[in-house]
Amino acid sequence: MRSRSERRLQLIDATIRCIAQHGLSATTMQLVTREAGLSLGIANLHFQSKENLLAETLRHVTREYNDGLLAILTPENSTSDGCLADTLERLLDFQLSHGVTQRQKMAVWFAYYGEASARPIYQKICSSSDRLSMQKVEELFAAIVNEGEYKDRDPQQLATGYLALIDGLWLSLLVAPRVLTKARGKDVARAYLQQAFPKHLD
Amino acid sequence: MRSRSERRLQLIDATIRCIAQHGLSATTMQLVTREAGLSLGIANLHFQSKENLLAETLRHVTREYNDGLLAILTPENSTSDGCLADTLERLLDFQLSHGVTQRQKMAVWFAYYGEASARPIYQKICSSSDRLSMQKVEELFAAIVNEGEYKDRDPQQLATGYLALIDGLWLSLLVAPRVLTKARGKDVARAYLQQAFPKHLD
DNA sequence: CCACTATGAATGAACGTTCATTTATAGATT
DNA sequence: AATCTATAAATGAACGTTCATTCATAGTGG
Repeated sequence: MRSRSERRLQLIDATIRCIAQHGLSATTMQLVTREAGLSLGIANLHFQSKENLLAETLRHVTREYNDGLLAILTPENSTSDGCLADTLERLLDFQLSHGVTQRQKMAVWFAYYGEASARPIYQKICSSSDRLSMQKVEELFAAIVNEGEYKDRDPQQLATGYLALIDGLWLSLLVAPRVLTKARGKDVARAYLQQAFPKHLD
Repeated sequence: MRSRSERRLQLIDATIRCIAQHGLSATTMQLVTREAGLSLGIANLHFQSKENLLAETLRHVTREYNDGLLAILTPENSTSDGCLADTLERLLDFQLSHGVTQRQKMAVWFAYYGEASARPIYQKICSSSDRLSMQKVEELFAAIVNEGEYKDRDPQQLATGYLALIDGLWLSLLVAPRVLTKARGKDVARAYLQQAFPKHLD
């Protein structure tokens, strides 16, 4: 017998694997609980309903990503080493790191995005996560524009473009991994940032 | 009584509306046939199975988009007016046009992308469409790089980045339409192209 | 009259959820 | 230490619902 939080995490991990392997629409309670090595009723005991389990799984994945992002983009970390160029480099490394770009995580991410337009609860979780990324990246870009005295550059527009580019690269990595490698994706994202902030990269 | 092809189109259109409104996983045969104003059994008569109906719907949306893209990017059209800058402008207009960026179409697009990693048939359709876009845009960019004598610019890398950017913008338009408008999305994409090919835009 | 289109009640499989029952753990009592 | 008790965790058979699919029947055009 394990504690509540342990079982919850165990079930969420199993849910992630099931979604990655079978897709969101083919993920059943049977599949998830069997994947977790537990009995059928256990998921409803800890999560009340399947809907809730799926929402909590999305929150888990989202929180994990946001924590990683905030660790890089919170002001105290940026000012501790003081160098905005390093922060930019670490952001790029993180967003195309192995942990973030592994198939399992991306498959889950886009499975929920695909259903988000029809399910308000997913829409809410996804969009609030997006808003946070946008805000933090925009702050960083604004600081860089200021430091580098880049003229005629709109930090908000650059942030919108950069985050859209990252999303699109993730999608390509997921759907056509043969065509686009992680290393090449990183090159593409780096090129975008170099064009935007030539004094801060390479 | 209508012809086979008319009924097929009628059912595909109904499927698109259902997916956009209820999501892929909540799209049932009842919902689709009722939306089409037809009886329950009719879909199986024309498409044999639900799986096939869904695959044909994806093929329909994909083909529609590819046709629009090819109308702009086939060599004969590009050389007829001869101006690569115009082609670039028309590409941008098309990819962020009302027809392409309407919620219904994007919702369907990403619903399938979300399930693609678990369903080989979706994966195949999506990735082959992506490959076509990539090839055509790369050809255009290569011609532009050549014409503009842009040094140190890799057409393939620029095309990868541009298409990823467009995908990411579509995703933002779908999930957070309040945050990003179509006009702003177009500005972002245009800025990318201006950075890449300054002699060819504005 | 035949072939094709269309209907919708019927069917059976699969699903989420429930709950009586069993098992494990911790604290209290002797 | 040993036994008992209370509480929570875990199980999986059973239930009711929903779904895709089938098919007997009816309608339609050539």
